[in-house]
Amino acid sequence: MDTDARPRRRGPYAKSAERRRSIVDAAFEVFAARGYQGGSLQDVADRVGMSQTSLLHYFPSKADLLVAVLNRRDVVADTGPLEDETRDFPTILIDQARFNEGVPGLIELYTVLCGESVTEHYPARDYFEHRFARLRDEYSAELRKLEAAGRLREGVDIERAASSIVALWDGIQTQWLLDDSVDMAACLADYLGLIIRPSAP
Amino acid sequence: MDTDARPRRRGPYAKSAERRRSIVDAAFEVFAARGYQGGSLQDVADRVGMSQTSLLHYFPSKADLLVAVLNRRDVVADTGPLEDETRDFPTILIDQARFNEGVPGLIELYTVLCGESVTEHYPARDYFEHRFARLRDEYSAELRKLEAAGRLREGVDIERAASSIVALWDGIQTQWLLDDSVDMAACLADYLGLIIRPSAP
DNA sequence: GTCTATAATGCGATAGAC
DNA sequence: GTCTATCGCATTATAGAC
Repeated sequence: MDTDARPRRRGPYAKSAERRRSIVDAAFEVFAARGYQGGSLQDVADRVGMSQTSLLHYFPSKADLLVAVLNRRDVVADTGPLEDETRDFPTILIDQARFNEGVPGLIELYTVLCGESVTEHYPARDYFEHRFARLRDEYSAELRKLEAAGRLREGVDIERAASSIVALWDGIQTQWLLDDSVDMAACLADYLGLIIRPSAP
Repeated sequence: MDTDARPRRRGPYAKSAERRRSIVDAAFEVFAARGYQGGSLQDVADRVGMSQTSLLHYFPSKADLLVAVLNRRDVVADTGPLEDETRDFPTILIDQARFNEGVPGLIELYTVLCGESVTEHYPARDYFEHRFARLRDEYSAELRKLEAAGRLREGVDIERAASSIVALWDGIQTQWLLDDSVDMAACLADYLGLIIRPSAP
């Protein structure tokens, strides 16, 4: 008797999962280049080499595909935990900014979908609402820790600073996409340096 | 002989100009709510009470209408000159942020079109490229004046600070659209206070 | 200037054969 | 699971009557 039954079933499931994955990768590229509204299922199907109707076998609607793409984005751009023994909070953010810069399509995708998210009936509006709420909470918590460690500069409003980190980061990405002479990580680092004292070594 | 011939011709021209204006106003609302890609000429025509083909008599293509809407946005959100005897640079920006907040659709329009602007073949990509370049130049010039007046804090990189003001402002607008408990003007004021000393009264 | 009619294309989604 | 065929509808844009 097998102690692990999964290998028997892995064949077809793995193949289907692979297919789904390649569809999501193609949709990632299409939505990054043309947006959700501007990209079509046919574009995605062409890129993955299948018919548009076959694609709908895996994702019953375009909105479902959008959700899958955004979940994939979270994996691609995963920061890892904000807790890190070797790097402090500002360093983690700056490293992440530099990393994201090198992932093709990542910033394009985020910027265009984020802009579309404020339109009526947008299928992923919730994603962005929750994302922003979560980031504000996480960054606020990190800033409170730094405050407790005496590393926050005087007079900084923590909640507004958390919002501002996210805002600055998002906004600078848009400028960078339109003019890559803008130094995203440096702008972010400048701001963090204004509100956080360097760690005592 | 008339000393001023314009009144004779004002009738038909004024009417046509009025019509164009009402079309641009309607398009402003449609693009603000649904984006450029998501909004249709039919939506605009319905709102202004004319046929879609008549609309194309005034604006030969959808892209032309988009350009007209963005020019209209510049008028609606006109800061006036950054030179002001009674208000300093940070105050002018903060006042503008508070003013914009009260103009229906203004921030929605800007945010969604700005996001779309990074997509392929976008008809208004130039508008945003040039807008950002201009704002960075203008803000840099103002920061240099403040530096000369001894009001810039030590260690501020002027070009990056100018980019960051624009970025923070744009980014905070997106968050505000998705959660209006975010205080846009306060976040902007906080940042300006970090890089600029208060004026001596 | 405004309209109807329509061209020409594209869209997301469904039905059903294989 | 994949396809062809197609539905039903929307889109931008053009032609031409009035």
